[in-house]
Amino acid sequence: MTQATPQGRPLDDDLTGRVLAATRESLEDVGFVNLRIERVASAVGCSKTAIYRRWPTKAELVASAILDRVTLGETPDTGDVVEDLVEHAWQHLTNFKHDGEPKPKHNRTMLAMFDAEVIPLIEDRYMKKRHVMGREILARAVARGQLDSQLDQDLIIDAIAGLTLFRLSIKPDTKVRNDAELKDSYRTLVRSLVASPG
Amino acid sequence: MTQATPQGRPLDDDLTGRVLAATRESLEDVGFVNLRIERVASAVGCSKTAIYRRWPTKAELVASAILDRVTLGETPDTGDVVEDLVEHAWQHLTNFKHDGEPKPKHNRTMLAMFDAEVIPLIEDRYMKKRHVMGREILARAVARGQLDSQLDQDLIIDAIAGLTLFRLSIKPDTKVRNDAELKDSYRTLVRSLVASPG
DNA sequence: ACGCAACAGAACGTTTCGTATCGTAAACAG
DNA sequence: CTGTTTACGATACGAAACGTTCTGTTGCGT
Repeated sequence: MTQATPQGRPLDDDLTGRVLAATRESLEDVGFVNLRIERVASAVGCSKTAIYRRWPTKAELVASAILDRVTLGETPDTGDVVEDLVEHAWQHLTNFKHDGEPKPKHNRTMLAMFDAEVIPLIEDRYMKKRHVMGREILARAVARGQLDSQLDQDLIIDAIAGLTLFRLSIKPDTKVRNDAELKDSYRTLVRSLVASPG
Repeated sequence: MTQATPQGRPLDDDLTGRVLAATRESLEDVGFVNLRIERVASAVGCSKTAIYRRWPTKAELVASAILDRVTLGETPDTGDVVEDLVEHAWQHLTNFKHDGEPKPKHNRTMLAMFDAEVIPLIEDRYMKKRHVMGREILARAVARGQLDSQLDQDLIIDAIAGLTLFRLSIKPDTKVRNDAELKDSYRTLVRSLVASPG
């Protein structure tokens, strides 16, 4: 199988990046339902055609915009299962946390993930991979004799992911915390989850 | 302030209920974005006007449809904080769990909650009240000397809610469990969360 | 130089939201 | 019983937005 040589004028990668950035910005402002392709186009200064040439639907555009900003990184491996899981959670949080001001009540970027047509696009390229990373962390901990092998590993991973999800999307009044406090709360949760019962 | 006496022909409560039911059904089938008011109307056999007379927007209709099926019930009070919280979580789960077949991969009814215009409507009438119920359970446990008063109560409540949220909305491959197994997984989580550290 | 595809711009068909208008039906007050 | 008020069905309508199509132009690779 030879690599098909692309013919004609290639896509402008710079334009692609600007469209993705503008999409993220619109997303944070107005959410998925109210995001307007035409508005993104005019914000970038390109035509609507240029966008539809790259992504067939709004859902695909938005999924790409989200995934473009997200980084999976390396699976944490500090030798301490608690710190590994805290770092794991932190990576997830940083991928979605809004760092501008004013801080919106709800994280619309994360909310957009929940559109029925967007979820499947994010799932394979992000959520499943993150789950595998979590399992790696726990498997190593078991191998080190640091973690009871009888614990429900999916429960541990899902509870951590669930907390982030809940805080960023639904929770209306999450107290404003600095990073250290926030990280501490994850540490508390993780410590509970990995403690051997009895 | 006297109660304004309604004049003229009253709204047909039976019709209202049928519209809400049809909305829930459409929601489970196609999700919020693809739900069509006109389709709900024709499913019920009423006019679009009858719907817009009751709810000003699609978001309001959907929020009402969700809340209509949801029950807050009494705050569990068994004397055991673990069982109270498990029951608390179970009530939440049953409010959203799809009980028909085939089971959809994602719970579209719950996904609809995440629309930026729907969330605020659900928040006041459901999420906040549930949070208060959680705090009641924990406060009673502290009063009984059953729970370390130093624990982060919001963290406990949010972690439980987050797990349900995550499982129902995003998690693609939650193993099919029967009710007993599912309840056990909550019991495991809750026990971890309320255990005193050290 | 030539071919191919991206580019901007603009028009277009379609769908759907939400509103408005009409005539009829039903509850209630006097 | 009569009049008032509001729900009801039916239908038409305007506005908005998705996604497509077309035209003419620009730029990359062979």
